[in-house]
Amino acid sequence: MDTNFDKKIFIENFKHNCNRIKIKNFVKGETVTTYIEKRNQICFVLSGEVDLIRYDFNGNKTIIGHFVDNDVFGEVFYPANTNNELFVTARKNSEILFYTYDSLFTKCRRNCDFHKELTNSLSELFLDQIVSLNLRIELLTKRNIREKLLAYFEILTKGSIRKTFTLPYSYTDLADFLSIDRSAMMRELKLLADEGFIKKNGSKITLLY
Amino acid sequence: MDTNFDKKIFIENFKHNCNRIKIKNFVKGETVTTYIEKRNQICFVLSGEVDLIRYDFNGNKTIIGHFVDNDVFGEVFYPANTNNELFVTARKNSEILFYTYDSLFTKCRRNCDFHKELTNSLSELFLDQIVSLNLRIELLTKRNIREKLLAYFEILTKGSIRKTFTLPYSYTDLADFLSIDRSAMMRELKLLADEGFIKKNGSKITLLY
DNA sequence: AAAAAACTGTTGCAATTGCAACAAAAATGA
DNA sequence: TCATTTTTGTTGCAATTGCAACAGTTTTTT
Repeated sequence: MDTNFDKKIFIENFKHNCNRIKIKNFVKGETVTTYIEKRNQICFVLSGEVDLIRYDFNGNKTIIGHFVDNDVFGEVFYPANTNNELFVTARKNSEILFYTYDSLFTKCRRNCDFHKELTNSLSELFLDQIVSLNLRIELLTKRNIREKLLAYFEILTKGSIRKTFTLPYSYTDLADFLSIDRSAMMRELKLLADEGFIKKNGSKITLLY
Repeated sequence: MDTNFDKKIFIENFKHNCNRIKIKNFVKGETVTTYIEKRNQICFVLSGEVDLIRYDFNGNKTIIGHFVDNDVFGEVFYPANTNNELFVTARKNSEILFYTYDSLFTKCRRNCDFHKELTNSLSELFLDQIVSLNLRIELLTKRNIREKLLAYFEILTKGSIRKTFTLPYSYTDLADFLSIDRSAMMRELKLLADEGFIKKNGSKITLLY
């Protein structure tokens, strides 16, 4: 995230008591919110990590989204028609800011500083969100497991010279994130290792190409 | 798209000659822009339809995105690291507004009306874009061809009582959009018809459930 | 109006992926 | 610390998907 968005301003303004804002802490595993009913709130990750989860009728779990520092989420970003039950759970202990709105783009009557700052920041936050959603689509449109894995590794090593990294997910979760079967993914990882493309040691992976 | 964004204001302001804006017309099949180099521009669809296309090294074409009235696109929305050549082509004759920026979130020195309007509208445009990207992710995370098709049909019939619709894509393009093999998709459509879930007549489909 | 190009519908076969199951290892928590 | 739960690594088998190919249809271009 390379926005200029300053979370200190949020918290500062919270102390000034804009009544539309609430900050809550969640422990790992706790449900942060659901997308089942309209809540008219935007959620910001102040710290920690949360996942947007979907279970389908076969019991398949999919990690639809994964949100970290300064990411925004909430039912307002989600198309209304999907008849899935989506919910957000904390992957780590997390601090979440909830901003409740009547109409997102009208100014609050108090014209509080927070709200001004929010309006200015929204575009930037949204833009960042678009970029990361596009990155996700880039992954999901890959045609097979191998390409999904390699594209994901590409992201993890992006910008760094080192070709070794530790996966931020468990393998179970990684499969759910890439929307593929775990055992098929493990098999493909083994193939990638056997064919000399990667070296794999637990959750530490080195790219050899 | 249910924004309050008013494209007339854009065009009006164009006449007032903000030098950051250009409007161009493209005929079907023409390349609108590429995401290969940094162009510092946001593109708006004023009319028509354009596709964001990726070809992978196997020659597979994927329709990464599809943009219609009031949608925004451009390389600024795309993660920098993907080493694919992405380009946008006109699916229909289209009218595209290009907005060139130095820094997206600083005001242009002239402080022209267009720019004010833009700043105010950006959040809304971006929010809409997020929603449609999430819808796309919803599709792409479905675990098999059948579920992708049914989820896509769901979108097409959303809001309407009628369960009959004409596909807005050719079958070839639909497969590229869902990131699946065309012949496998045709086979699945046939199965869906044989099993009585849909009725299919050319590009006209009726849901029977 | 004829020729060329693109799209549809279909199939056999091969490759990939998903499913189920289980033992071993690691992480969690009581 | 010990018991329980979760994750990892693996495999055989079945189901799904992709690939290649081709004939017929429709659309586009000349």
